[in-house]
Amino acid sequence: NDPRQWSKHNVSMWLEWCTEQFSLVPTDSENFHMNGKALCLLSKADFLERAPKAGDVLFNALQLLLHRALHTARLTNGTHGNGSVPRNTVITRDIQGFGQVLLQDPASYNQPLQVSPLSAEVDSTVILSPDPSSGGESVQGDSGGQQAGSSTPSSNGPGSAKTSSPPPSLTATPLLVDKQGVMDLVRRSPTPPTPVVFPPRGGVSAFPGMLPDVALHSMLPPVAAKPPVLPAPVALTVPPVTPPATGRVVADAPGDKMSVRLLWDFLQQLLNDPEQKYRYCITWKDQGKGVFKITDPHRLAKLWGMQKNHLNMNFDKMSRAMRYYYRVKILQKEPGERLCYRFLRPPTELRYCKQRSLLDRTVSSDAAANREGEEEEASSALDMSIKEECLSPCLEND
DNA sequence: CACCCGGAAGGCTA
DNA sequence: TTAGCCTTCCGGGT
Repeated sequence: NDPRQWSKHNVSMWLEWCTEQFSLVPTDSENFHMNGKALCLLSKADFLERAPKAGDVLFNALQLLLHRALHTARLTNGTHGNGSVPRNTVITRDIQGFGQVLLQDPASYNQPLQVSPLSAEVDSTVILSPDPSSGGESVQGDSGGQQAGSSTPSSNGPGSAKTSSPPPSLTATPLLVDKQGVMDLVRRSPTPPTPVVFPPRGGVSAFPGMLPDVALHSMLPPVAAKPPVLPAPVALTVPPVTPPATGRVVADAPGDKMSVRLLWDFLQQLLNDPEQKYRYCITWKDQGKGVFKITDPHRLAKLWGMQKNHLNMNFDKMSRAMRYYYRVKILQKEPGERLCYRFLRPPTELRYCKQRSLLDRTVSSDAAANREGEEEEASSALDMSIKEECLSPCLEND
C-alpha cells in the first residue's frame, strides 16, 4: 500500500483508478511509465507537465497516499519517539561524502520533500524528519527489506483484471484517498496549477520533463559562484522515498525511452536548466558548438551518482562513462583545456538514437573506411533511426 | 595532485 | 538470455 513500492503496473492501475474516481481527463499512461518510487519523486510541476489537466489531482492524491503510508510506517515501526530529529536512515551502502538528505514535513502536500544541498561532504546519512505529530519514518537502505507493509504490491501482478475498481494495492487499504480531500487540496493549493514550460535554449533543447528536475534542484544550492556552506535545507522536492532497494534515487525517468538514465542526457539537462541552477558545477562554454566545462567535477559526479543511485560515484568513474562516449562520437574532449568537453551530436539526434549499437556500427564502419565520411555516415545511420523512432509518439516540445 | 586515458570485468535493467 | 549502458577498478600518462 505504500506507493513507493508500486510496480509500473500498479502505477498505471492507480492512474486509471484515479481517472475514473475523480472524473479526470484521461492521462496517457506512457507519461507515467515508471514505478512507484519514481512516481513519488515527481514534483507537482512534473505531474502537471505529464498530465496538464489531471496532474494537480493526481499529485495530491499521491501525496495523500504517501502521507498515509508514512504514517502507517511510523505506527508499525514505532521506533523514533525521542524528540527532535530522529536519525533513522542510512540511505545505502557506504556512502562517501554525501550530503544529508532532510525530508520535510509531509503535511505540506504541495512540497513533497526537501533535501539539503550537498553539505560538508562528510555526512553519509539520510535523515527523515519527523511528522509534526510524532516521530519519523524509518527506512533501511541496506537491509533490502521493506519496512511497514512489507507485503509488496508486486504480488498483485499482471494478473489483475482491468476494472473500474482500484488496483489491488489500493483496495487493500481501507481508504487511501478521499476524493473530497484530494479536491480540497487542489483547491487549497497555494500555487495555481500551471503547466511547466521549459523554454528551449539556444540551439539545444532542454528535454522538458525528462528529468525530475525538482529532485535534482533540491539537492543543490541555489546558483552561486561558490556553493554555500550549507545553511538550512533548501526547499527541495524529493518525496519521502524509501531508500531504493534496487531502483534509482531520482527516477526512472518517464516520458522518453532513453530517459535521464543516460549520462549525456543528464549532462544536457543540467546544462540546459532554465534557471541555470547547475552552472556552479557544469556550464556551457559555447553552447552553439556544444562545448561545455565542468566547473565542479566532484559535485557533478555526486549528482550523477544520486541520479543513478550509485552514491559512491566520483568524477573518475563518471569521466570513464563519458569516455565511452568518445567511441560513439557523442562526446569528445576539448584538447588543451581541463574539464572541457564537447557534444558532437545535438541532443535531438541523440534522443532518437536509443541504440548505442547503432552508433557503434556507424563509428566502426567509419573507422574501417576513412575518416572523411565519418559524420555523414553517422548521420545517416542516425537519420534512419530517427525515421523509425518518429513513428512513435514524441513527447518533445522543442 | 588532479585530470586524462582506455582495458577489463561485472552489475543492472529492459 | 542478451544487449546496452554504465560502474568499478586499474595501470599508466600528462
